[in-house]
This record gives sequence, structure tokens and C-alpha cells, in this order.
Amino acid sequence: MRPNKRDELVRKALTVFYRNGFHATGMDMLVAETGVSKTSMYKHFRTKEELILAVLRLRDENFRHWLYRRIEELSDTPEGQLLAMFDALSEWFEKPEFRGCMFIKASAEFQEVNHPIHAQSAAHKQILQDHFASIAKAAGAAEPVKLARQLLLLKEGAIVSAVMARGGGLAGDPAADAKEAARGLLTLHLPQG
Amino acid sequence: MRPNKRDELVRKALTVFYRNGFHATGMDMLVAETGVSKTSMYKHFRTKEELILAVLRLRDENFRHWLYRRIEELSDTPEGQLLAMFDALSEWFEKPEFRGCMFIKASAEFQEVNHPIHAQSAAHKQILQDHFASIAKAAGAAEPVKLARQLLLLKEGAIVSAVMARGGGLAGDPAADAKEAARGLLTLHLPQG
DNA sequence: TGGAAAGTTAACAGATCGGTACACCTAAGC
DNA sequence: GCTTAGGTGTACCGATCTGTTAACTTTCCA
Repeated sequence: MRPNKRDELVRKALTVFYRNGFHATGMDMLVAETGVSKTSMYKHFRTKEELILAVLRLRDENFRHWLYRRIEELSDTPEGQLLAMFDALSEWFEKPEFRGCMFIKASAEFQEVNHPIHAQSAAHKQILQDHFASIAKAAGAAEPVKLARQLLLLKEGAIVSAVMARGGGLAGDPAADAKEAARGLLTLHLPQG
Repeated sequence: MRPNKRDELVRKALTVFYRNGFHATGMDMLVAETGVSKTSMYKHFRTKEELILAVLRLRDENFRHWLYRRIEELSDTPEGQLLAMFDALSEWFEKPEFRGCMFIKASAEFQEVNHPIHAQSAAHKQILQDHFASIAKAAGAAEPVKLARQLLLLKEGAIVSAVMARGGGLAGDPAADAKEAARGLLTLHLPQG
């Protein structure tokens, strides 16, 4: 039961769950895709739920670190970084494997408020919101937390709209629209206008 | 096979799917909740997918007509109606049975772009966007379609955030935050400032 | 070299999945 | 009154669901 074996299982399970959904993905499919035996799988994870929670923890790390790094690469001012988030999102939306936000989907499939999967999804959003708030504060926003919440609304809306627009079912460029809206909000929130 | 019997089945199935999710709800559960026999259920709907599509059609009608009526009740100016949308959303979020947007959840559970359920969910959003655009045009917006898309982003973001915030997992009042952001966007888009 | 730890295959459990076969019942038309 | 068509309940289909049991092989380290 090497720990890196477990990590590898989590990594592969992530791609299958992301592509296929949680309820629609059976343990048999995961076993087939990872090449591991069913018994070994259940040695590493006592239940499917435990596996999903491990997948979400990994996704939280991966996604946040990718986003944080990317917006720092794209701009070195706090204000610019808040806008660069939408450029990073745009890059994500254009990847062929893009299938929306894993946490939105997880909270949609596990709706009970007290369910660990639902709670963990909400925690991810809260961490992002806090991060945006700290950047907004550095940018000199009068109400950094409020600005962060509004930017998070635009981000979530852009992700959902990008999913709908993926096959041409919804018109518009969600990332670009969100960025323009964010620019408007920034001019209203930042002292230098 | 009376037609109103079918409507009643769709109505009841809607509440069960909305509360429980699509994959997680089996036909056996629907049969038990509606009181009808399984054979009758399959006389009315050839497959589960056909039932889900009928449910989404009903949801589209119900939701859009509720939202359109409510924002007209709350304001009689186009600009006021665009803002009133977020008051209507706030009322929705506070209902105990609120479980997020059925179309976001449907598109999350049926991700293939060409899947009828996914396509129908995207179509719902497109219809809403067109409606907002016509109101934005009546309000005198310079770019009504762009404003409509941005307001839709805020609406979708608010819904997703409201789901996450339901159990206290995410701080903030998504409807109020979205309304304030929308007010900001309106001042930037409308000629009278 | 011995032995525990970890991994393997394979079969299986009990429940539930979407969907169907078939006998039964009831109500309308002759 | 009899037939017939349509709705109904029951019981079932094969497949799949999450999870387990038991016996066997590999690996690694003392």
C-alpha cells in the first residue's frame, strides 16, 4: 500500500470522474481504467465517497495552484491580476478536456447541505473568495471582500456559461464578457477609478 | 393514457429529480412517489431520458414564466426590471426547497455536447439571455446583448453561490452582491448613467 | 532465508438499475 | 351480454451498483 500508488489512483480517478460524472462512474469502470484490482482499490479507499473526497482534495490543490500561478505570471499588479483571472479562465475553457467546475458538479450531485462532498465543494469556493479578497485589498479596493464576492460571481457564471456554450448551445464568449464586466466593477471599486 | 395524467407524472417527477438528482433517482423511486405502476410509467415515457426531457420542458416554462411575471410585478421600467431580477432570485434562494438551477445540474450530469438533455439546458439559458437583451434594449443600453450576457453571468454565478452558501459553507449574500454588481454595470451601460 | 505487507485474480453478495412480458381488470361499442 | 382495447399490477429480465471473501503471488527488508 505505497502512498504514491494511492496518489496515482486518485489522479486517474479524477480524470474519469471529471469526464463522466460521479454517480455515472462505477467502481468497476475506475478499476478497469486504473488497471488496479477491485480489492486493491478498496484497500486504499474504504468507500466510493472516500475516493471522491480524495479526488476533490487533489482537484482543489491543482486548480488553485494553477490559477494562482497563472494570474501571477500574467500580471504583477493586484488590479491586473484580478483581471488576468479571466484570461486564465479563457485558457481553461478552450482546452478540449474542459468540462466545467468539478466542485459545482459535485455539489449538484450531492446536494444535502451536511454531505461531506457538498461541504468540501463549498470550502473550495470560500478559499478562492478569500484569496481574491486579499488581492482586492492589495489593489486598494474600498470594500475588498465585497469586490471579491462579485468577482467570484462572475467567475462561477462564466464557468457555467462556458459549459453551456461549449457545443454552440449558448452565444457569447463568457470569459471575455466576464472580464469586461470585471473591469467595470474595478473602476467602480478602486480609488484611482 | 389521458394527457393530463401524463402532465401529473411530469410534475411529480420534476420535484423528485430536483430534490434528488437525475442519475441518483431511479425509475422505481419515481413509480413509488407517483403511485402509478411501472408499466403505466413506461406507457407514457418510452425511456427515462424521454421523461427527463419532458421534465425539463416543464421546468423551462414554469421558471421563465415565474421570473418574467415577478420582475414585471416588482418594477415597470426596463432598467428597474433588470435589477428586480435579483430580488426575484433572492426570493427563490430563500425558499426551503431551493436546490439550485435544474439546468445547470442537468448539464452537469449529462455532459456530452450532443446529448439532448445538455442541448435543452443550453437552450433554456439562451432564451433567458435573449429576453434580458430585449429588456436591456428597451432600457436604452448601448450594447444590449453584451449587457444581457453580463447580467446572465451574474445570475448564474449567484445561483451557484447560493447553492454553496445554503448550509453556511460560503459567506455572503449572492443575490444582494449580484444586484449591486448589476447596478454598477447598468450605470456603465446606460446613457443616463 | 523467512515472513510480513501489499497486490493479485476470481467469484460472489444483496441491492438496484432501466426496461419488459403477461395476465388481469374495467369501461365503451355493438 | 359479449367483445375488445387500453390501463394496471406483479413478477421478472439481464446488467450494473457498491462492497466483500478467500486463496494466491509478489516484493521487500530484517
